Amino acid sequence: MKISTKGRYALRLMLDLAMSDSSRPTHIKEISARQDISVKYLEQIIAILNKAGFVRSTRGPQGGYSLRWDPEEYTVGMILRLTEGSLAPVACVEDGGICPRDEQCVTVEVWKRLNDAINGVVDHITLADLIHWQEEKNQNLDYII
Amino acid sequence: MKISTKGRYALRLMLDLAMSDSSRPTHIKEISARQDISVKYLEQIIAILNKAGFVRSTRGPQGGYSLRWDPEEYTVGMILRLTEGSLAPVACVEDGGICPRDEQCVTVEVWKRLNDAINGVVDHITLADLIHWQEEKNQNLDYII
DNA sequence: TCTTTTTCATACCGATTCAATAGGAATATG
DNA sequence: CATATTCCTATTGAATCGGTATGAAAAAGA
Repeated sequence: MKISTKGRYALRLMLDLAMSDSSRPTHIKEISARQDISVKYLEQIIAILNKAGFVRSTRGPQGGYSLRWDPEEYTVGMILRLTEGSLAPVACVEDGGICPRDEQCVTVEVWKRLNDAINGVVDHITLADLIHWQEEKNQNLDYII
Repeated sequence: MKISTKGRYALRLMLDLAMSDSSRPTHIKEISARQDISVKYLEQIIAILNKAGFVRSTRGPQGGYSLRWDPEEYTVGMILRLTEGSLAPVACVEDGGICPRDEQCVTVEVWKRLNDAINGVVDHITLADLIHWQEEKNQNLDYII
């Protein structure tokens, strides 16, 4: 019942992009340094985001990646589902999931509620929210220091 | 981000026990037949529940298992956490979990909310609720047939 | 045109977890 | 003593996790 590194790193990666200077593409090396994740692993993860059209890529020197849309258009759910696959806690409450025990089984009600609770969280937080939280956190840090 | 068979089977197992004739111990074979889970796998799962004192066991012929407490005293969370381990979506929001990036990291807020949402569901459903739902479902089935 | 910097694609790998199965020991009943 | 049950531990095949490694392709600049 864990979110894997792929999903977690993808979220940090997208937030990093969202908070980067949007006037030029950000290259993987920078993100790798800031987020302390290997370049090679980041490449794999961003490839998924790129194929899905979540980011725009530019090759060659001065190349890199940038967000395709505004931060408020990305929900955490979109990013996690893309990289993690379904977030449903069991297969039988997935879209198109079928269970042979459906008629008798009542534990499925638990899974449905769990699924709704999970979706309720991830589908209502956007990258814009994360940016906002990050800015608040940075301010507090400045204040302390 | 899935609940494994261990947790799912444990829940069905406990519900099965809760709905069984409590005047005598229920043996694994019966549960295996009703739930369509192998005897050997069930043995392993119930061993966990037994060690934790969730069920009482009696050996020998006419032996078997029975619930130790009333159904309303078992939450789904207790059963799942025992068999699955922590339900926290990432290690850093677990009890005693520490993260070196805590100061800077803002995605942790996502995980906290997710964690709260998950706990909010599983800690507020008891075996008694499941029994109730099952009885309702059975009634509806009878009605249709 | 050559070098450099970047993305892009794919293969590989060790460790761990999952989902069981298997074999047999211990214990109680009758 | 035979039988029915729980109890204990080992094994296994497959999948997943969390990356590394290698190198091709493309673009920019000298």
